[in-house]
Amino acid sequence: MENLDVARIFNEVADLLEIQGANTFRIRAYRAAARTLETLPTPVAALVAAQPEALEELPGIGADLASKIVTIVKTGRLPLLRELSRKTPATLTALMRIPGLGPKRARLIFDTLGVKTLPQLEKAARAGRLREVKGLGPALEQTILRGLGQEKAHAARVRIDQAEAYVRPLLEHLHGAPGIRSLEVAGSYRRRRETVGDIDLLVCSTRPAPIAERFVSSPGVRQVTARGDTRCAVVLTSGLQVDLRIVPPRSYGAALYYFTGSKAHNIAVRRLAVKRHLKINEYGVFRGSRQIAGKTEAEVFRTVGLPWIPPELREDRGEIDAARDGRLPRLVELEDIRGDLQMHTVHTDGHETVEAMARACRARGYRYLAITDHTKAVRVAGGLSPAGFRALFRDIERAQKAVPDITIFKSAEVDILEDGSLDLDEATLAELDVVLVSVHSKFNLSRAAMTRRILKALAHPRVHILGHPTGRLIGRREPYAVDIEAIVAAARDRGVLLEINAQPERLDLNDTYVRMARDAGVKLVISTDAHRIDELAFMRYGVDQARRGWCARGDIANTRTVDAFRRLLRR
DNA sequence: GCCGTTTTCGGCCCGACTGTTTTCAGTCG
Repeated sequence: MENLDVARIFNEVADLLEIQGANTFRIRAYRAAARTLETLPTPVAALVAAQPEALEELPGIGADLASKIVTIVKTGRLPLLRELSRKTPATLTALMRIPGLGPKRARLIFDTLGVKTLPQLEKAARAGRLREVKGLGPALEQTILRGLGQEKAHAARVRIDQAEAYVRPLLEHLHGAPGIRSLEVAGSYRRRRETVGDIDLLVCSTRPAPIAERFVSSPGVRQVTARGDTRCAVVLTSGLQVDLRIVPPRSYGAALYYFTGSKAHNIAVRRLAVKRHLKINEYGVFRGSRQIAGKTEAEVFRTVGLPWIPPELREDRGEIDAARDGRLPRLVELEDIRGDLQMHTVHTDGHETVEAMARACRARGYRYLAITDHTKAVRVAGGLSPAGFRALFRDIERAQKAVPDITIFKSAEVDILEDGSLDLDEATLAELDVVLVSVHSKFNLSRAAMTRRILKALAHPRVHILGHPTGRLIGRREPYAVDIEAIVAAARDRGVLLEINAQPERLDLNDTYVRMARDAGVKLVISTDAHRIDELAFMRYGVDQARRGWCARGDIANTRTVDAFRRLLRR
C-alpha cells in the first residue's frame, strides 16, 4: 500500500462526501490529508509499522485520520468508503471529472435521470435529456458532451520544458498588444514544478479590453472557454489550458502572489492575514475596505510579517515558519554552477566530440566538466570496454591541451549490474577522476533487491556520485522500487554525492527527495547528462528542482571551485 | 475532521465566470 493509494482513498471519500452534501470542512480535511500523503517522501506503511504515533504529527492528520491510515495500510481498505458508496454509487465520482459537472450536478443528474456512469451520461446528453433537468440547459449539455470527448487529454500534465515551448509563441504574440506594463507566467510554471497542469498568465494594464481580445485570438487557440473583462481562458490545440488575468498596477503584486500559489501556501498565508484582521485577495491586502498593500509581492508578505518567499518554496512545506523565523535558505542559482558532471560524447551515444563539449562548457562559463561515457553493459548506448576507455582518455588528454582553460575530468557513467557490482575493472576505475554510477537495467527488481544492489555499489570505495537515483522518466516510466531513505543514509555516511539529473524528462532526484537528502546533510550535484551541446542548457531545470528542494549553493557540490571540488572527491 | 501567540470549541480563504435564473447556485481556480 503506497502513499498514493491511501491518498486516492481519501480523495474518493471526499468526492462521495461532497456528492452527499456533507460538511465542507470535513471534506476539506480529507483532501488536505490526501495532499499531505501525496508529497510525503516517507512511505506511510513504514510509519504504521515503526511509529504509528508519528502519523498525527503530519499536517492535516489528527487522531481520526491517523487511525484510518492504519486501517488502510493493514487491511487495504476503508470501511467508511464502503459505507459511503452504499448510499451513493461510487461511479458518480467519475462524473465530477467532467468539466461543468461538480458534486451538486452529478447528484442532480443521478437523482432525476438515474444516470450514474459516464456512458449513461453520454447517452442522456446525446438524447437531449440533460436540458430537461431543472437547473441545467442546452449550453451545459454541450459543455458536457465536449468534456466527455476530452476527458483523457485533460488529465495529462505536461513537462515544464514542453510547457515553455507552448507558452513562448503565446507570450510573443501578447507582447504586441497595447498597454501592457508587465506580463508574467504565474502558477506552477513560476514555482518551477516538474510538470504543469495549465498555464496562468498575468498581465498588468489599465486597459484590459484590447489585451483580452488579442489573447483569445492568439494563434494556436482551439477553443475559448471563458471571456470576461479581467479573466479569459482558452484551450490550445495541444490541449493545454491557458488562463489570463488582467489587473491594474495597484493589484499586480497581489495578483502575481495569488496566482503563483500554491493553493495550500496561499491558504496558509491568508490564515495569517485573518489573525491580523486583514483580508488578502487577488486585488490586494485590505483592512476593512481600505487597501493597504498590493503593488508588489514583497508588500503583500510584509503585511503578514514575512519576508518575500521565492516561488519555488511556496508549497506549504514549512516555508512560512522558516520565513517568519528568518531561516529561509538562500537558494542556489544557475550562475553559481561551475561545472557539469555528466555528459556523453561520440565515443558512446553522444553527438559531439570531447573537445566540442569542453569548448561549449567553457562558453557557458564553467571551470570544469566530466566526460561520462557509458560502460559496456549499456549496449544500446555503445558502452565502452576498458580498451575503449583508453582511447577515450587519450582523446580527453588531447582535448585538454586544445582547451587548457577548463578542467576535463576523466570519468564514466559506470553501470550498476544486477548484483550491485560495477561494470568496469579496477584498473580502469583507478584511472578515473570522477566515478559516477547508475542503474540502466533490471528495473523491476523487488524493493529489497534494488536497495541491496544500489547500496552495494555505493559501498565501493571509488564511487563518487550516484546518477539518476530513481530511474524514472516523467510520464513514461515510474521510478523503480527502492528504499530511498536507506540510499540517502548511505550517501551521507560514505560521502557519496547524489545527482539531480537535469534532463527535463528525468529530474531525478525529484524535489521531494532533494529536500530529504539536503535535510540529511547529503551533498548533491546537478548534471545535465547532455548528449549534444544544446542539452547543456538543461542545467537550469536541475537548478529549479534543487531550489524546490531548499538547496543553497553550499548543498550543491558543482558550485565549488575546481580545487574545492577535487578535495571533496578525495574525501 | 483539524487545530490553537484569540480559542480544547468554534472557527475554518476568496472571488470570477457561466448558465440559468429573474437574483443566484454551481463550478472552477
